[in-house]
Amino acid sequence: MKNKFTIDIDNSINSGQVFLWQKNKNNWYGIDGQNILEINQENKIKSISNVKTSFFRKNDDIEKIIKSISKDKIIKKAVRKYDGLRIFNQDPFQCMISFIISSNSNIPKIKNSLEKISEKFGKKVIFKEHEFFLFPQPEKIAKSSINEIKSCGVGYRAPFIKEAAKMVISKKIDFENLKNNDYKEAKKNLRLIPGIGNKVADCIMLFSLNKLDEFTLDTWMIKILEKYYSKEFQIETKTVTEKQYQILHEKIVDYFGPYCGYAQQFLFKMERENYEKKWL
DNA sequence: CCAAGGCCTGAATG
DNA sequence: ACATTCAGGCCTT
Repeated sequence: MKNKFTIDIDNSINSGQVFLWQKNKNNWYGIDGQNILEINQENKIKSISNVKTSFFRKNDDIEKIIKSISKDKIIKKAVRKYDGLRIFNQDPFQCMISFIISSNSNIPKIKNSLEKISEKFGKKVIFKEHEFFLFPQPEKIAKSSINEIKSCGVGYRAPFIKEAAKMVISKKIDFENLKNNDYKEAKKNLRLIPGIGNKVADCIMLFSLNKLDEFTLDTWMIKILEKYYSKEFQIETKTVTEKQYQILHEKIVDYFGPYCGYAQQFLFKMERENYEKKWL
Protein backbone atom coordinates (compact mmCIF):
# COMPACT_ATOMS: atom_id res chain seq x y z
CA MET A 1 0.00 0.00 0.00
CA LYS A 2 1.41 3.29 -1.07
CA ASN A 3 1.35 6.25 1.25
CA LYS A 4 2.65 9.77 1.21
CA PHE A 5 5.96 8.78 2.73
CA THR A 6 6.84 6.17 0.17
CA ILE A 7 9.49 7.25 -2.25
CA ASP A 8 8.98 6.31 -5.87
CA ILE A 9 12.58 5.48 -6.68
CA ASP A 10 12.15 4.93 -10.42
CA ASN A 11 10.44 8.26 -10.97
CA SER A 12 12.78 10.12 -8.64
CA ILE A 13 15.88 8.82 -10.36
CA ASN A 14 14.32 9.45 -13.74
CA SER A 15 13.56 13.10 -13.21
CA GLY A 16 16.72 14.76 -14.42
CA GLN A 17 18.41 15.24 -11.06
CA VAL A 18 20.90 12.35 -11.03
CA PHE A 19 22.80 10.62 -13.80
CA LEU A 20 25.13 7.97 -12.36
CA TRP A 21 22.44 5.42 -11.59
CA GLN A 22 21.76 2.06 -13.13
CA LYS A 23 19.22 -0.65 -12.58
CA ASN A 24 20.46 -4.18 -12.25
CA LYS A 25 17.65 -6.70 -12.13
CA ASN A 26 15.42 -5.13 -9.49
CA ASN A 27 18.00 -3.08 -7.67
CA TRP A 28 19.12 0.46 -8.34
CA TYR A 29 22.79 1.35 -7.86
CA GLY A 30 24.01 4.89 -7.74
CA ILE A 31 27.22 6.84 -7.26
CA ASP A 32 27.11 9.77 -4.90
CA GLY A 33 30.56 11.23 -4.50
CA GLN A 34 32.61 8.75 -2.49
CA ASN A 35 29.56 6.68 -1.68
CA ILE A 36 27.65 3.99 -3.51
CA LEU A 37 24.01 3.33 -2.79
CA GLU A 38 21.87 0.30 -3.41
CA ILE A 39 18.11 0.37 -3.30
CA ASN A 40 16.21 -2.89 -3.54
CA GLN A 41 12.60 -3.57 -4.45
CA GLU A 42 11.41 -2.93 -0.94
CA ASN A 43 13.11 0.48 -0.99
CA LYS A 44 15.70 -0.74 1.48
CA ILE A 45 18.83 1.33 1.20
CA LYS A 46 22.36 0.11 1.64
CA SER A 47 25.53 2.09 1.16
CA ILE A 48 29.13 1.07 0.80
CA SER A 49 30.22 3.30 3.63
CA ASN A 50 27.42 2.28 5.99
CA VAL A 51 27.28 5.89 7.00
CA LYS A 52 23.81 7.28 7.44
CA THR A 53 23.00 9.36 4.42
CA SER A 54 20.57 12.21 4.05
CA PHE A 55 20.44 11.48 0.35
CA PHE A 56 16.71 10.83 0.40
CA ARG A 57 15.82 13.88 2.45
CA LYS A 58 13.73 11.85 4.83
CA ASN A 59 13.63 14.72 7.26
CA ASP A 60 11.62 16.80 4.83
CA ASP A 61 8.05 17.12 5.99
CA ILE A 62 6.71 16.04 2.64
CA GLU A 63 3.08 16.33 3.62
CA LYS A 64 3.59 19.93 4.60
CA ILE A 65 5.61 20.62 1.47
CA ILE A 66 2.98 19.16 -0.83
CA LYS A 67 0.32 21.17 0.88
CA SER A 68 2.42 24.28 0.59
CA ILE A 69 3.10 24.03 -3.15
CA SER A 70 -0.38 22.87 -4.19
CA LYS A 71 -1.55 26.25 -5.43
CA ASP A 72 -3.55 25.30 -8.50
CA LYS A 73 -4.96 22.51 -10.65
CA ILE A 74 -1.84 21.98 -12.73
CA ILE A 75 0.56 21.43 -9.91
CA LYS A 76 -2.00 19.36 -8.01
CA LYS A 77 -2.32 17.09 -10.98
CA ALA A 78 1.45 16.67 -11.25
CA VAL A 79 1.77 15.96 -7.54
CA ARG A 80 -0.98 13.37 -7.70
CA LYS A 81 0.39 11.67 -10.78
CA TYR A 82 3.98 11.49 -9.55
CA ASP A 83 3.12 10.93 -5.95
CA GLY A 84 6.41 9.51 -4.67
CA LEU A 85 8.71 11.83 -6.60
CA ARG A 86 11.34 13.24 -4.29
CA ILE A 87 14.33 15.51 -4.48
CA PHE A 88 17.66 13.99 -3.51
CA ASN A 89 20.42 15.58 -1.53
CA GLN A 90 23.52 14.93 -3.60
CA ASP A 91 27.23 15.22 -3.17
CA PRO A 92 27.85 18.86 -4.11
CA PHE A 93 31.02 18.38 -6.12
CA GLN A 94 29.54 15.65 -8.27
CA CYS A 95 26.38 17.67 -8.66
CA MET A 96 28.31 20.75 -9.72
CA ILE A 97 30.31 18.90 -12.37
CA SER A 98 27.15 17.13 -13.58
CA PHE A 99 25.32 20.36 -14.24
CA ILE A 100 28.27 22.15 -15.79
CA ILE A 101 28.25 19.27 -18.26
CA SER A 102 24.48 19.49 -18.68
CA SER A 103 24.53 22.85 -20.42
CA ASN A 104 23.46 22.62 -24.04
CA SER A 105 23.20 18.85 -23.72
CA ASN A 106 20.77 16.07 -22.94
CA ILE A 107 20.37 13.37 -20.34
CA PRO A 108 21.83 10.34 -22.13
CA LYS A 109 24.87 12.37 -23.11
CA ILE A 110 25.38 13.81 -19.65
CA LYS A 111 25.24 10.32 -18.23
CA ASN A 112 27.74 9.09 -20.79
CA SER A 113 30.22 11.85 -20.02
CA LEU A 114 29.94 11.39 -16.25
CA GLU A 115 30.51 7.65 -16.57
CA LYS A 116 33.65 8.27 -18.56
CA ILE A 117 34.88 10.81 -16.02
CA SER A 118 34.35 8.34 -13.19
CA GLU A 119 36.07 5.53 -15.05
CA LYS A 120 39.00 7.66 -16.01
CA PHE A 121 39.58 9.56 -12.78
CA GLY A 122 37.60 7.78 -10.06
CA LYS A 123 38.58 4.92 -7.76
CA LYS A 124 37.44 1.46 -8.71
CA VAL A 125 35.59 -0.39 -5.97
CA ILE A 126 33.63 -3.60 -5.64
CA PHE A 127 30.21 -3.38 -4.04
CA LYS A 128 27.68 -6.18 -3.92
CA GLU A 129 29.84 -8.15 -6.32
CA HIS A 130 29.62 -5.41 -8.92
CA GLU A 131 32.38 -3.15 -10.11
CA PHE A 132 31.87 0.58 -9.70
CA PHE A 133 33.86 3.74 -10.00
CA LEU A 134 33.49 6.41 -7.35
CA PHE A 135 33.17 9.99 -8.50
CA PRO A 136 36.66 11.52 -8.68
CA GLN A 137 37.85 13.85 -5.97
CA PRO A 138 38.39 17.50 -6.95
CA GLU A 139 42.18 17.10 -6.62
CA LYS A 140 42.24 14.41 -9.28
CA ILE A 141 40.35 16.50 -11.81
CA ALA A 142 42.23 19.68 -10.99
CA LYS A 143 45.59 18.15 -11.85
CA SER A 144 44.38 16.48 -15.05
CA SER A 145 44.99 18.07 -18.42
CA ILE A 146 42.22 19.71 -20.42
CA ASN A 147 42.68 17.09 -23.11
CA GLU A 148 42.27 14.23 -20.66
CA ILE A 149 39.03 15.77 -19.49
CA LYS A 150 37.97 16.37 -23.09
CA SER A 151 38.46 12.69 -23.83
CA CYS A 152 35.34 12.11 -21.73
CA GLY A 153 33.25 13.83 -24.38
CA VAL A 154 32.59 17.09 -22.59
CA GLY A 155 33.97 19.34 -25.32
CA TYR A 156 34.23 23.04 -24.59
CA ARG A 157 33.20 22.44 -21.00
CA ALA A 158 36.53 20.77 -20.15
CA PRO A 159 38.31 23.95 -19.00
CA PHE A 160 35.23 24.89 -16.94
CA ILE A 161 35.37 21.53 -15.18
CA LYS A 162 39.05 21.86 -14.40
CA GLU A 163 38.68 25.41 -13.11
CA ALA A 164 35.68 24.42 -10.99
CA ALA A 165 37.72 21.66 -9.35
CA LYS A 166 40.57 24.07 -8.70
CA MET A 167 38.23 26.57 -7.07
CA VAL A 168 36.94 23.87 -4.74
CA ILE A 169 40.45 22.92 -3.69
CA SER A 170 41.48 26.51 -3.11
CA LYS A 171 38.33 27.04 -1.04
CA LYS A 172 37.22 29.88 -3.26
CA ILE A 173 34.17 27.66 -3.38
CA ASP A 174 33.32 26.06 -0.06
CA PHE A 175 30.22 23.92 -0.18
CA GLU A 176 29.67 24.00 3.57
CA ASN A 177 29.62 27.78 3.45
CA LEU A 178 27.26 27.74 0.49
CA LYS A 179 24.86 25.50 2.41
CA ASN A 180 24.70 28.13 5.12
CA ASN A 181 24.30 30.99 2.68
CA ASP A 182 20.88 32.11 1.62
CA TYR A 183 19.70 31.64 -1.95
CA LYS A 184 21.04 34.92 -3.32
CA GLU A 185 24.40 34.72 -1.67
CA ALA A 186 24.99 31.08 -2.65
CA LYS A 187 24.07 31.86 -6.23
CA LYS A 188 26.39 34.82 -6.42
CA ASN A 189 29.27 32.65 -5.26
CA LEU A 190 28.48 29.73 -7.53
CA ARG A 191 28.36 31.98 -10.55
CA LEU A 192 31.97 32.93 -10.04
CA ILE A 193 32.73 29.51 -11.52
CA PRO A 194 33.05 29.48 -15.31
CA GLY A 195 30.31 27.48 -16.98
CA ILE A 196 27.86 28.17 -14.18
CA GLY A 197 25.11 30.60 -15.05
CA ASN A 198 21.62 31.08 -13.68
CA LYS A 199 20.23 27.73 -14.63
CA VAL A 200 23.16 25.56 -13.64
CA ALA A 201 23.54 27.39 -10.33
CA ASP A 202 19.87 26.82 -9.53
CA CYS A 203 20.18 23.08 -10.16
CA ILE A 204 23.25 22.77 -7.97
CA MET A 205 21.54 24.65 -5.16
CA LEU A 206 18.37 22.59 -5.23
CA PHE A 207 19.97 19.20 -5.64
CA SER A 208 22.97 19.52 -3.36
CA LEU A 209 22.85 22.66 -1.22
CA ASN A 210 19.45 22.41 0.44
CA LYS A 211 17.95 25.40 -1.33
CA LEU A 212 14.34 24.35 -1.73
CA ASP A 213 13.33 27.96 -2.41
CA GLU A 214 14.65 27.93 -5.95
CA PHE A 215 12.94 27.31 -9.25
CA THR A 216 15.10 26.45 -12.22
CA LEU A 217 14.17 28.25 -15.40
CA ASP A 218 15.46 26.00 -18.15
CA THR A 219 13.84 25.69 -21.55
CA TRP A 220 11.39 23.11 -20.22
CA MET A 221 10.22 25.13 -17.28
CA ILE A 222 9.81 28.14 -19.53
CA LYS A 223 7.74 26.02 -21.88
CA ILE A 224 5.61 24.92 -18.93
CA LEU A 225 5.09 28.49 -17.75
CA GLU A 226 4.05 29.60 -21.21
CA LYS A 227 1.69 26.67 -21.59
CA TYR A 228 -0.04 26.58 -18.20
CA TYR A 229 0.83 29.81 -16.42
CA SER A 230 0.73 32.48 -19.09
CA LYS A 231 -1.66 34.56 -16.99
CA GLU A 232 0.38 34.38 -13.81
CA PHE A 233 3.83 34.82 -15.32
CA GLN A 234 4.29 36.70 -18.53
CA ILE A 235 7.54 36.21 -20.33
CA GLU A 236 8.42 39.42 -22.09
CA THR A 237 11.53 38.69 -24.06
CA LYS A 238 12.21 36.02 -26.63
CA THR A 239 15.09 34.52 -24.72
CA VAL A 240 15.12 34.76 -20.96
CA THR A 241 17.66 37.41 -20.15
CA GLU A 242 19.47 37.88 -16.88
CA LYS A 243 16.99 40.50 -15.77
CA GLN A 244 13.98 38.48 -16.84
CA TYR A 245 15.30 35.42 -15.05
CA GLN A 246 15.49 37.34 -11.78
CA ILE A 247 12.08 38.93 -12.08
CA LEU A 248 10.40 35.68 -13.09
CA HIS A 249 12.16 33.77 -10.36
CA GLU A 250 10.97 36.16 -7.68
CA LYS A 251 7.39 35.98 -8.91
CA ILE A 252 7.47 32.20 -8.90
CA VAL A 253 8.91 31.96 -5.41
CA ASP A 254 6.15 34.30 -4.32
CA TYR A 255 3.56 32.12 -5.95
CA PHE A 256 4.68 28.59 -5.01
CA GLY A 257 6.30 29.51 -1.72
CA PRO A 258 9.42 28.41 0.14
CA TYR A 259 9.35 24.86 -1.25
CA CYS A 260 8.95 25.85 -4.88
CA GLY A 261 11.89 23.60 -5.80
CA TYR A 262 9.59 20.66 -5.27
CA ALA A 263 6.96 22.29 -7.48
CA GLN A 264 9.55 22.61 -10.22
CA GLN A 265 10.48 18.94 -9.97
CA PHE A 266 6.89 17.74 -10.24
CA LEU A 267 6.06 20.01 -13.16
CA PHE A 268 9.26 19.13 -14.98
CA LYS A 269 8.65 15.42 -14.57
CA MET A 270 5.09 15.72 -15.84
CA GLU A 271 5.91 17.70 -18.93
CA ARG A 272 8.91 15.60 -19.90
CA GLU A 273 6.77 12.49 -19.65
CA ASN A 274 4.14 14.17 -21.83
CA TYR A 275 6.81 14.58 -24.48
CA GLU A 276 8.19 11.09 -23.81
CA LYS A 277 11.68 12.33 -23.34
CA LYS A 278 14.42 9.86 -22.53
CA TRP A 279 15.72 9.27 -19.04
CA LEU A 280 18.53 7.08 -17.76
C1' DC B 1 19.77 46.06 -21.18
C1' DC B 2 18.81 43.01 -25.11
C1' DA B 3 19.83 40.12 -29.27
C1' DA B 4 22.75 37.15 -31.82
C1' DG B 5 26.22 33.83 -32.69
C1' DG B 6 29.72 30.38 -31.46
C1' DC B 7 30.81 26.45 -28.90
C1' DC B 8 32.00 20.16 -28.37
C1' DT B 9 29.39 16.19 -29.31
C1' DG B 10 26.38 12.49 -30.76
C1' DA B 11 21.65 11.13 -31.53
C1' DA B 12 17.87 12.29 -34.28
C1' DT B 13 16.07 13.92 -38.45
C1' DG B 14 15.76 14.81 -43.55
C1' DA C 1 24.90 7.17 -46.85
C1' DC C 2 25.67 12.03 -45.70
C1' DA C 3 24.43 16.72 -44.24
C1' DT C 4 21.97 19.37 -40.99
C1' DT C 5 19.68 20.23 -36.81
C1' DC C 6 19.22 20.27 -32.07
C1' DA C 7 19.77 19.48 -27.08
C1' DG C 8 17.95 20.96 -19.15
C1' DG C 9 23.20 27.13 -21.50
C1' DC C 10 27.12 30.10 -21.04
C1' DC C 11 29.89 33.75 -22.53
C1' DT C 12 31.38 37.41 -25.55
C1' DT C 13 30.36 40.82 -28.81
